Amino acid sequence: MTSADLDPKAAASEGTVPEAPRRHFIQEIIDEHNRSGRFGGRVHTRFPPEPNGYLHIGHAKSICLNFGLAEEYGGKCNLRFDDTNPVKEEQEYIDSIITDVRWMGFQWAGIYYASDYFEQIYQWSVQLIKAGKAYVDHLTADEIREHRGTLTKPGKDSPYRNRTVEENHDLFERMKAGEFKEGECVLRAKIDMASPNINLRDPVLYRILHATHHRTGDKWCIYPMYDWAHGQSDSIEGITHSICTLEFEDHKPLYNWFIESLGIYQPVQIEFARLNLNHTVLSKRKLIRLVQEKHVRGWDDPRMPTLSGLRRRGYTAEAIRNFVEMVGIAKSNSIAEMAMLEYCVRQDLNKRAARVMAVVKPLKVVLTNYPEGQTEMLNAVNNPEDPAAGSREVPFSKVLYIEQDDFMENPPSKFYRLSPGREVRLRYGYFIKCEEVVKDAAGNVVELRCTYDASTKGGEAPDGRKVKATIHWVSAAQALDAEVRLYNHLFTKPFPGDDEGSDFVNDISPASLEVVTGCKVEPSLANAQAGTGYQFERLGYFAVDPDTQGSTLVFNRTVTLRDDWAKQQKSK
RNA sequence: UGGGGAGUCGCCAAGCGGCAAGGCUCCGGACUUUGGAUCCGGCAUUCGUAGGUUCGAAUCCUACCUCCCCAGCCA
Repeated sequence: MTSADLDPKAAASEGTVPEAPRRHFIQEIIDEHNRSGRFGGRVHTRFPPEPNGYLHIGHAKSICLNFGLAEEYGGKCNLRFDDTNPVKEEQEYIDSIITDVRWMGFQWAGIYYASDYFEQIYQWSVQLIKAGKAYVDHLTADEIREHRGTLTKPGKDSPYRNRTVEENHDLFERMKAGEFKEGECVLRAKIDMASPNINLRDPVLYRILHATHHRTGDKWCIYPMYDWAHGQSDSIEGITHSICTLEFEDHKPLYNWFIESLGIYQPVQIEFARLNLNHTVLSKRKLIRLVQEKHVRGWDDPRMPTLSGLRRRGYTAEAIRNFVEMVGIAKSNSIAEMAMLEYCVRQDLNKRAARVMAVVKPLKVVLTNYPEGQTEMLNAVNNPEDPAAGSREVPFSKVLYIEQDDFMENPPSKFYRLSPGREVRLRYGYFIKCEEVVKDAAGNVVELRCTYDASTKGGEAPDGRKVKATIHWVSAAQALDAEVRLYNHLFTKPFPGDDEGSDFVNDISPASLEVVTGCKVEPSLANAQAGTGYQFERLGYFAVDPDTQGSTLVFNRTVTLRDDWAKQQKSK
């Protein structure tokens, strides 16, 4: 027993007493509700995406928050599609969202659709009309805008604002029956055109859209606005904590007005700051442009910050969850650094990815003193971080490939890889020494002629001599060909489009994708399955792309390994 | 110049009147058959600014400054 066992303070200072996990403000609010019995101990959240695009890393924060809170408090979390705008929404998006939420590792209490509540919302509209709290307005969209006033000037009442209940009801029924064209009229709440909160200046409740809805078909030609559907959907589902982003903070008085006017169950709305990430874009409008204008291959292009893109690139759900945890939940607008996300994948993949040797840009090496035609199998560890991963055999022979970057004819002092006359270790193999450099007519190094030291098999020299570097390699005869896609930040600037008047697409990095063919990988990769992530020793983490067919292996670089040497070079 | 939010290290972020957590980045160093991993150490005498209250303030009060959101028949 040590003094730390006796003295709790000493123990704490040695880190032996784990600190309670930091709780964020939303957890504190829920704790308070549980103490006061506000919801009888219930915690029921929901993740409410609009199916008009693919989910991205920003959504992951909301997913982790909502589903995470439900798990933590033994509650429930619904997956609900806010599908109130048929012209922008599609089944493809619904499918992708379901796939992505599941991939993130969460289980919903149920899948719901705002469109399932259209009938109820319609009836509530009638209730509002009958209470004299809603009216049909025949002003045009432009006129409504003009009447709304400005941030500093109050709005003006619409001339249609004082229609009778009967007239409003009749008009609304005719809107529903399809007697009007799109834009001809709308249903508006009758609140206060002079409110300093613009959301309360008689917001539009229903608009006419002669569009086919992906779920309700042609049943409706009037569709509720988000504001008029969202809070009521939460109410219907018995949501306790309606968590949303900051911009909805001043919609809250409106939601409360609806709930109170209707006299229905009221959830509590809590706002938090959405996630922002540098060197990418996270707005749906911009992401959809990248796809439609073909700046990327699609929603799941590995350069995209979408969950499907990150997944294809080789990110794991756990890495993303850790990242979200690391970023935290707060109310101040912030922009996290991509470096933090990259740290999280490396941390996760370091534990789980099998190590393998692959040469992306091959340089031929001939071992002049190695027996012609001989092949031997060398034992290689699959994952030094995980003994259970075991080991494998890799073939070694007279002709090998090493990485072009691992050789320099005239190396600077800090370069300690291969160069003329210098000796390095081939990982799990032998020490080799560069004796001769072969060049083509243009002066490019095309081959190295080296000698190997048979006594150094496995990587240790019996005479105790050391080498400064260990490099990876692949035996030429058994090597598999591969295509490797190297990704870098999609945008050169940390804040794309930040320059005044500059379109963010102008900041797309020409180096965001480099496709390298003719790469050589070790034969153990022969049956690598799409989606599997590997560490290419000394290079980074790579995931097998679904484009892989037959014998053509295609890899996506998820992220490089941390590289002090590269960093040194860069800072020069 | 209305209303609603936010300002703590380069980036996130704790702190809730008792004397600035942690993580990422960065910089040193140890170790190393991945220049990986790991491990040590450094990195805010100061909390947007200025006053005030208090024995004591990032935390309370006052004023000011800066940033973000709102004028869709988008969500």
